[in-house]
Amino acid sequence: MATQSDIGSVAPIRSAASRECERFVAKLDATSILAEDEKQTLRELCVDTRTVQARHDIIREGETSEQVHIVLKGWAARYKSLRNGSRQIVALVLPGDFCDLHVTILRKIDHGIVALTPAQVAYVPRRQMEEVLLHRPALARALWRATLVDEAVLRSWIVNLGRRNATARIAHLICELHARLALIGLAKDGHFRLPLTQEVIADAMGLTSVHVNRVLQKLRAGKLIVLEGGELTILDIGKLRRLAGFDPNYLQHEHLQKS
Amino acid sequence: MATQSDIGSVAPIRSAASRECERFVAKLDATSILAEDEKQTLRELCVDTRTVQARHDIIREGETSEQVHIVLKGWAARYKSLRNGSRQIVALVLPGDFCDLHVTILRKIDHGIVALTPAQVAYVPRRQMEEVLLHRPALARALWRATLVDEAVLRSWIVNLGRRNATARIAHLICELHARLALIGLAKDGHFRLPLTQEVIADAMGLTSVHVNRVLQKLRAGKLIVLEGGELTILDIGKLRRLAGFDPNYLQHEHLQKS
DNA sequence: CGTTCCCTTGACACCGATCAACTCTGGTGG
DNA sequence: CCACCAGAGTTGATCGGTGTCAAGGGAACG
Repeated sequence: MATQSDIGSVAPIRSAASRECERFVAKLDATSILAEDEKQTLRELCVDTRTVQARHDIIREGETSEQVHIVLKGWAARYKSLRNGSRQIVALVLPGDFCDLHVTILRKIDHGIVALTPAQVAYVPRRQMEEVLLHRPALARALWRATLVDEAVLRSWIVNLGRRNATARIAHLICELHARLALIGLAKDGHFRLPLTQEVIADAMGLTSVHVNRVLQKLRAGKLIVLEGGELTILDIGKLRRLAGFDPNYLQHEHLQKS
Repeated sequence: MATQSDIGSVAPIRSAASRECERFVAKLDATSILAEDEKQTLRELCVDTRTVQARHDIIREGETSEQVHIVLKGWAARYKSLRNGSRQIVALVLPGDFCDLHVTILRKIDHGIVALTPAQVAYVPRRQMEEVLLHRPALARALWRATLVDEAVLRSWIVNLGRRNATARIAHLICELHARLALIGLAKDGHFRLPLTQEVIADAMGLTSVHVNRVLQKLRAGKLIVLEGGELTILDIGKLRRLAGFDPNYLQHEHLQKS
């Protein structure tokens, strides 16, 4: 019930796959400039696409895999589970993001990745990926770059968890998601779909769902956001960013820096 | 007063530099296997080495730089400052670690790096670095690998900050440092130099120095560690790891997994 | 011999966790 | 069609871990 229903998505799988693939291609093209044949190479990575149900793992912690995975549609989360049963989400994976480019080098993955909504995922043979990294230096560089931005996001989460209170923390998450979704055309005018339960937000922000609930109500009461039915609207992005201490530079969206 | 005094370090700079360089070479060689001429290429990166005083920045946030930096000796920290004057350390940089390989791709750095002790730092021209990455695929892969391990450390810090209380958090930090220092030969028998003030530990763990002080005393009282004069000894590593929920796999030290 | 940095300790306040109950919704099966 | 159920959101009461503020001590340094 979450990310379903593109109107009339009756097209055959292959064509649907390549359509979804465009978001992945467009995202890389937005941050690095790619030639047409490079884009074509990217499309050829998305031949084998599968649907993963919400709450199902795309990769389990400690697994080694012969594929690397790209989320073409839907949301996913990197997470680590603790012995006491709690879990910490360490990153949100949005459409167009790689899950695990690292396995081309590291083999074992140190965290699980779970689909938060029904997700369409490309399964790319490790070999094919390695070929691309080897023979397509421009693409290798673009992917390298995307990895470095992911790393900058990790650092910003550490700051968020270490030095901000619950309200600023959640405000910062909303600002980050807004910026990242805008880049791939999934947010416009401060409005976007937010398919996260309060428990997921809690596991990402190091809080409990009870407290996330209270904070969201405070943000609503303060006329900073509207959130209902899984749709979020930012009412005052200036105020929200100030509250969050949000500085978009780390995302390296040159064109968006100002907005 | 921190990392000084190799007995009689009166050797000329060049020779000292290449001696220090060995730690950097050895670290990469420990995780990836390198040929002799590749090691030589690494040594050639360390021609221009400089000393940075404790508390001085190696790189400032937002800076672009024509060099990349390698810490050959001493400790440093990546950090981000917040508007309210507080700071969050997002990673500890140990001897042999790159500071900012990313600037070869991203140009602007999203965080500062400060020397925590007097540090010896190699300044490598960006051009030279790019040459190596381009023409030395084995080295590129080794460095890629090191970057991915750094990324795994970032994730483990997020878990630490999000889901562990102060005691487990600091215990985890100690376990991490022990493992990383052991890899480069700077820890043996659970004993190593820890040139961090309680305030630095606080800024890394999202706590206040007052509380760090109390936690350290608890760890001492529990016979888990001895810490005095900047020297730390782990008395019961099994208990400490259990307390911390420490699982060394994420560091990808294959040989150390068991110990 | 004062200054500075770091560590230490105590009293108190507050943010967010915990526990528990209740609502609302949509889905499922009888 | 209705009864039931599971998942998500909401609310209140209470507890505890950390922050804050303040003061003092010791060691290194100029």
